[in-house]
Amino acid sequence: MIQNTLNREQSRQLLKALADPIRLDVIHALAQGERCVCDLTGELNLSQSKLSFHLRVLREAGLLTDRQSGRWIYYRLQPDALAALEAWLAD
Amino acid sequence: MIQNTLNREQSRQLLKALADPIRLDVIHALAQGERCVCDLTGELNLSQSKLSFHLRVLREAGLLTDRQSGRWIYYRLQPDALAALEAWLAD
DNA sequence: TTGATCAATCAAATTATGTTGATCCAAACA
DNA sequence: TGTTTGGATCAACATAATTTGATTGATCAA
Repeated sequence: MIQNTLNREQSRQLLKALADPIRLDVIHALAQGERCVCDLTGELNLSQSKLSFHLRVLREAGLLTDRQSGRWIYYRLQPDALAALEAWLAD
Repeated sequence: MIQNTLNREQSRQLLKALADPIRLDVIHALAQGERCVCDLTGELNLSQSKLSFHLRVLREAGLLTDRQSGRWIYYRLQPDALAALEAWLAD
């Protein structure tokens, strides 16, 4: 989904997505492993729609993927994304 | 000036500073070496106050340093900053 | 079915960032 | 001196991002 070499716009999106404390909290929570939205609202103490907004930003930047199971939606990290950004920073 | 390990706020500032096309242009221009503000306005085709605004964001994030010589102010990259961010991304 | 739960989305309100043009200050030079 | 030049800063405006609360659609259980 994310190639190994990012273009300017992709890296800009990644940087912007990461430059937010709430979204960093989300990433840290997901570093432990997959979580459903309902668990994240509790863990991070965020309103449902606020969390949903930030999850979308992270997903659209390529940092997260999601899957549905029953009525829950589970989010997980897309580790390639961070690696690609590191590579991009190294120019 | 920038330690080797960034805290959350420092890395957030760096990410935000980098997440802007104009500021990336500035960084690219400075990758070639030190430049005074007057040269950068020309190279990047930016108004003086607009450039000054973005230079300040980059400087406050720790990505640039400046020095005065006569009536010119020269900006240059602070290469440690990018390296520190890479290290931080790698967690 | 009906009702409850999970999560996305929307519109409105708020807040944060960027842009513009004007003004100001310091350095240099006549 | 007075004038010009480089650049920061400020106030006003424009645009973009975030938050809030309400609504909606899907899934499941009774």
